Amino acid sequence: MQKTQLNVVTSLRQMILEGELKAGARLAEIPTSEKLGVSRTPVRIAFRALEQEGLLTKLPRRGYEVRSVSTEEIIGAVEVRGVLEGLAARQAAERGMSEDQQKALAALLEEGDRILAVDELTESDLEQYQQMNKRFHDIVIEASHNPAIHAALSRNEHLPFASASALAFDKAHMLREAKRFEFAHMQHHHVYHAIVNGLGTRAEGIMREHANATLGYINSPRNADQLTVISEHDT
Amino acid sequence: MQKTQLNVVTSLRQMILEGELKAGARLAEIPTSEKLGVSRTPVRIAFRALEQEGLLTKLPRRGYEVRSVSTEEIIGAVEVRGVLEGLAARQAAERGMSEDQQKALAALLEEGDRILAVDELTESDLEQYQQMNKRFHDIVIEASHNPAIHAALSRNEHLPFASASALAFDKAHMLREAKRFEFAHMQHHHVYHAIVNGLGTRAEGIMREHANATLGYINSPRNADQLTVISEHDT
DNA sequence: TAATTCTTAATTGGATCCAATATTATGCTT
DNA sequence: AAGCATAATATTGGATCCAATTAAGAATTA
Repeated sequence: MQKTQLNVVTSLRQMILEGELKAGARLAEIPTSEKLGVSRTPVRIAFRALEQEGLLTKLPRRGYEVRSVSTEEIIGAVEVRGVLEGLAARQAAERGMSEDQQKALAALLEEGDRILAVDELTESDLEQYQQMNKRFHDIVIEASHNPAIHAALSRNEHLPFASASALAFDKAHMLREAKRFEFAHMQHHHVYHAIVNGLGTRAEGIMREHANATLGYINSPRNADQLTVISEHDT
Repeated sequence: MQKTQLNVVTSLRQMILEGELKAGARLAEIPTSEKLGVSRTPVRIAFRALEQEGLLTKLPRRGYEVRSVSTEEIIGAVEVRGVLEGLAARQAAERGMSEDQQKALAALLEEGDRILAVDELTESDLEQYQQMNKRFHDIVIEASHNPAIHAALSRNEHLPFASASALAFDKAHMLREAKRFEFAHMQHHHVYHAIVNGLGTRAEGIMREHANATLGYINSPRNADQLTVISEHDT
């Protein structure tokens, strides 16, 4: 099968995200095209796309290099995610979700409950949880009926996972910090509750906190309890 | 001079934004390359870039077409701008601006005061004001020290100005609604005040309101007065 | 030995060519 | 006349070619 353009982008991206191409590595069109067994044209296009995604930087007349993403930058990207998904959650609450979306979110919450019910999380549980997590967020964004949110996020899609500063994102660490998943998942429940009850401002607030949780900067358990209490008393 | 790649993108973009290429117009590589006097290669790259910007959509095997941007979409884009610039203003307040940035903002505020002091705004005043406005916002974003904000906004850079639904953006209307500029400029003053005094939450809130003002959805004058009063009493 | 100049080579951007594919138009058949 | 099949055409994606630019290295000179 002939390698198509999209494949070139995705395989290069994978190589970067999995650390096969380390930060600072230099990439030129001809060597890369030979390595991938395609011509220069699709490689050129892929380089531009990856530059757009923030994974490569152009060195004029000296090719591209894999960007080293600083910790600050990743934090910044997550903060951006936070306000954008906060907006999404608020608008989803204000505009209301479809039956399908509501059901899908409920199912994902159950799935998360089930995954987290086991005594000790395996790496495969982690994988499953992360997929569930992504779908949950995607549905909230979709339910916002605001395509500009998705567009704005696309730029930050892969940046936080760049290999350079893996930060709290590598699996070993994630497993160690498994308890935080319970907190994050509880936030999912609360976001869901807020959205289906039309509590836009709260949905936004929780979602913004939730973004920070991904970074490992979570609030104290005390705050978590408070959140639960407040949630029981309202509507 | 040979037309370079960037020129192809910018001239196509200009044609779209100025309405020379209307929404729904179909574009193919070969006719476009002939029209612009370049080969297909830069046109192909330009099409992809403009698709990324949301100005073109791809019709598989039938070329591209100029996207018709709905009013809802523009509103969505402005809302996204609002939360992102709100984040920028908050972080600028929290992290503090450099001397240069602070001086630059102050100068822009004065420039705006001067422009708005005249009895009746001309079109050239409008032009000047908008340039000032853009620089003001750019500096706030820069002062956030969060490059992810700029990256996320780049996607929405031109969308609100797409010719299809000019909305409140055409000059005639803008001139008619000139009073709103005074309100918007007052918000600039308040944002500046909040940032230099480290009032992050307020800076964020005003900036988010401010985005709506661009759309013509401003709060009542009563609210504007209140804002002023609060601003006098604090710090 | 260090600096400067000149040459070489690497690299990209644009143009053109070729192949694959899907749409559209045309003509034939019922 | 309408529908279907087939042919022609439009269109893109990938490969290769050519030219322009500049970075890097070598050689020469002070």
